[in-house]
Amino acid sequence: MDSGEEEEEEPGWGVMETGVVGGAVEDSQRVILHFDLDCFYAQVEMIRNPALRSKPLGVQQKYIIVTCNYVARERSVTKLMGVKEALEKCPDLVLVKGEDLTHYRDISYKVTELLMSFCPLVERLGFDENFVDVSEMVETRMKDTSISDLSFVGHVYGHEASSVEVGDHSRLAVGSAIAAELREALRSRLGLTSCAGVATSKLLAKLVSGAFKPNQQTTLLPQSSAELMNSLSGPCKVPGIGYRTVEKLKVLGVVSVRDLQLFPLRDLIREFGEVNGRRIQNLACGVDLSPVTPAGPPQSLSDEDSFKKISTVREVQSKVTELLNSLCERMCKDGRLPQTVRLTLRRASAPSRWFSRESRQCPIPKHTAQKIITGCGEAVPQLLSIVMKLFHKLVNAGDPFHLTLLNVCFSNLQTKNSGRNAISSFFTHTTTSAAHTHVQETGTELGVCEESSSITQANPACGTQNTESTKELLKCQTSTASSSASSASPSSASSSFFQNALLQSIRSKPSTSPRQPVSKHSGPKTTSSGRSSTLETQKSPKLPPHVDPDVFQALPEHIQKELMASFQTGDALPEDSIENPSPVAAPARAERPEQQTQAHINQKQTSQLSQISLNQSHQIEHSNINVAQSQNHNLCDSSSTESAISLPDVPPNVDPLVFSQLPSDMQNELLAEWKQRKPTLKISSTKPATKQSASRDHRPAARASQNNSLLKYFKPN
DNA sequence: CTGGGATATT
DNA sequence: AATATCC
Repeated sequence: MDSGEEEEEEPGWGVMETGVVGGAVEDSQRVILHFDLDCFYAQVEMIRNPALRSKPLGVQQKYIIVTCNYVARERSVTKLMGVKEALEKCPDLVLVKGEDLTHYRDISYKVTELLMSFCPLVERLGFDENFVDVSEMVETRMKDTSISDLSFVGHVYGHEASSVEVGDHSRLAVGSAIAAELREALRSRLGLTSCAGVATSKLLAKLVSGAFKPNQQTTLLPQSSAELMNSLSGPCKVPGIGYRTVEKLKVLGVVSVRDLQLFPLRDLIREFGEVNGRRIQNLACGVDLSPVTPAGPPQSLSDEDSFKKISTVREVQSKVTELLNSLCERMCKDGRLPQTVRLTLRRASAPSRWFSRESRQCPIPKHTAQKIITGCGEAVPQLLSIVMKLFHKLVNAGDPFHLTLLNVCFSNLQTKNSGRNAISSFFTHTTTSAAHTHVQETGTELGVCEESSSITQANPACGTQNTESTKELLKCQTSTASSSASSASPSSASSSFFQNALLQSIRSKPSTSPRQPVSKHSGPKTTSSGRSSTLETQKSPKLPPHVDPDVFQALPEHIQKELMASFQTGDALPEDSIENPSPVAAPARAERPEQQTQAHINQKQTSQLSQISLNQSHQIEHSNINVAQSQNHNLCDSSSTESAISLPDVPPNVDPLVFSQLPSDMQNELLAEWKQRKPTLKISSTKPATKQSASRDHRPAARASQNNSLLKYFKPN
């Protein structure tokens, strides 16, 4: 069925040449790597006990096997299989408890750190995955590598690896070489095997990394992205589309990725909102402009436990105390002050078992937070008091209740930093880990929280029925806390964290490593090439009339981009005259997304639309070309091709799927024109973190100034 | 009773 | 402050 129709370049594309940009703009195409450690927990356990290597091994949490090594997999044990079933299939399965994540966490950060030592743009996804934007590294290497020397390392999706000529894809080829080097580094330095995906976006890199499973890597050529996307068994396989979204999509009749690609954007937007509707359709089309956002220390620390049943307040207290003890210990080592505590629980009586978590959170009084990181034993009883109040907000203890999970989370981590000489203190760091002797005072009293009497220690929002005055107090306290929270220490010291971690890891590294274009970026480089402030995104972009410019500008830049890229001339118009083929009914043959194409082509070509829905792929392609040409036209000489009512120099209303299938030259050209933003280190602005921060910064406060003790996340030893 | 996290959005 | 998503 799925013949690889998209392999050959249509002669028709030649029309697009525009000779304007031979290959000059290659600069704008990213090379993104995705690394995925093989059965991570199992690997860690095998490192801790090498004798396990030859045996079928399962890592057990509660009564399930969360992951297992490949020996076990050969015996048909799978991830997330119940212990009982696993033992039936493989009686000699060796089980190791994996509920304590400490070791996994430690090694996980070592992996990130190692990757960062090659290239600073690393984003973590869970404990066992990392994205790396190696675009600059690739650029550098291209300079002293002749294309004829290039070839792909590892697999090439949809091709017989060795027979692929590098041709247009030299950057990806270089990326595949870098991926191989990094994987080798992970293996030789940390003893971990991994898979890697090489592509032009996070989405694609992640999806392709699993194409060949244990310990291999795969590169995706842009021309194969549609094939990849359409190979997915359903929308839930698209990262970024989760359970909730899938449920809503089903109601709409959207059950396959293809359905989603073809579904009328208008209807998606109605269901999911402007930004999200577009986002998920873009994703389904294999389009993802989101940047690789560098990892930092965790933004929250939490601890949880699940169980068959807890139904008395006593049990809750004792479980919460348990959680608080371990959490406080971790928090203490971290050194930052948590400003918020949250309790989450799951009730046994939840329809779907899934997602019935409920939570309540409140501020932590500062004196209590201090005690946590001081290692003062009094912290736990005080926190227990607070948490139990949260509990009573969630559960009426008068009625019977039945809980199956409790989670306590510290968040809003404040770096109380000396800022000044963060760098020098960095070198003196002594992984303090503090011999805080924990006095296990399981305070059973709930009221003990306050002891002194300043306003600010009045109990925070925990009371159930609070008076207005309490609320006032609360506000007061909150603002007090946050204003005092703003540790100065803007830029200079702030660059520190990653750089420092970086320097350290590099220092300790044998120089045998391939090439390492280590950081040279803290300065102008990043800022110059990357970030032209969001605000002056070119002369204020021409937005469709129904879009509030302020709202638009408040969005993250890549979202703005994706919006701009997909604003369709027809969109703003109430033309309901276009009807969409029922997605389910739509025979899925044509390779292009008719629906969007329809909108693009809009008014002028509306007459073609009905034909398109009849699978006249020739016409579709023809139409696409027209669209692209007009785009191009617009870009080049600002002449509006069609209906003048639309935006003269609005960036292209380009269909994402169509775009993704354009020859890479053309993609380059277009992207360059659209001001493709390059990923940048988001070194925080010098804003004193006043609570306003109008625009959503993706990585808020933690980025600003880092306490040197945070280095342990990257330098556990 | 599929775990124990973590992050981002509203 | 609560929810959705990811691993």
